[in-house]
Amino acid sequence: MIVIDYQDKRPIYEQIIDRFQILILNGALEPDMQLPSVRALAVELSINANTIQRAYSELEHRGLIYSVKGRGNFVSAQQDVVKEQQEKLLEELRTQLQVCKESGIEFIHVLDCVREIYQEVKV
Amino acid sequence: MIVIDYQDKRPIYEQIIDRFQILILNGALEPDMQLPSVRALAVELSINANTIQRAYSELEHRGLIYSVKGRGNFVSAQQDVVKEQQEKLLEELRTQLQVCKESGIEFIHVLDCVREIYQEVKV
DNA sequence: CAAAGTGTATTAATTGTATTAGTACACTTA
DNA sequence: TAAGTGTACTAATACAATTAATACACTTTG
Repeated sequence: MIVIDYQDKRPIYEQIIDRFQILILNGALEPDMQLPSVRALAVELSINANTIQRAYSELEHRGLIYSVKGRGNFVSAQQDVVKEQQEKLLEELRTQLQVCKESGIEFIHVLDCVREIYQEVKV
Repeated sequence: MIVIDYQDKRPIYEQIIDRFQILILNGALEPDMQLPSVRALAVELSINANTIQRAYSELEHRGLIYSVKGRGNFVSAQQDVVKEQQEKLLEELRTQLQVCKESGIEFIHVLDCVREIYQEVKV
């Protein structure tokens, strides 16, 4: 379910956050579904439990999961929270698009990228 | 010409790299134009000269500038180098687009972002 | 030639973050 | 009661970013 890429320069906890966020936003993890326990996932990924804890704390802070002492962590995913996080992703996309524009990349080339990613059929 | 954002979590040298790269890619800095000296820019930005040196080294490694001992740093900007860096930016854009897609963001919303950034006229 | 300005290299010290390790406590479930 | 859960805390380690202080080689200018 979760894979750590040690080539990736980003911190481990950030990778975990991003993976779970994607799974929650696209509905792969449904509301009230239980997440792996902090300790279990730590063992599975061969990393320290504190690192998992840090990731879960941030996910809770974003409203994507909720935690119950003694029971575990569960998917929250109220629709407005999903929308909010998707809007944040679009804001990051705008920033990247702005850089592309300022770097002299033409509209058509950006458009080709969007089609390339979003189209199922070959170009 | 260059501004440091201390709110930005990215390292200073990276911000400097990105700013100069944009100025070179879009042609604001023309080939063989001289860049501020390592020491002068350090004073202007109130940071250490080593940080500037690090940024210039990376820009040279990308082929965007060339340095001459005793004289200074100058814009290289061969057209193929420009194309190469633009392609790197598009690759980053693809990654971000993939995240958007996997996060359940619809094609139309992404398209709106692209139009919003690239259109001069109001939507 | 001498001075000033340039890039470059090196070492040391400081700071902040990521990660691991170990422990402890409160809670829930079987 | 025992096992499993979240949570909090401290300590130690490792690494990256940044600053600081030199030093050296080179070029330009007076």
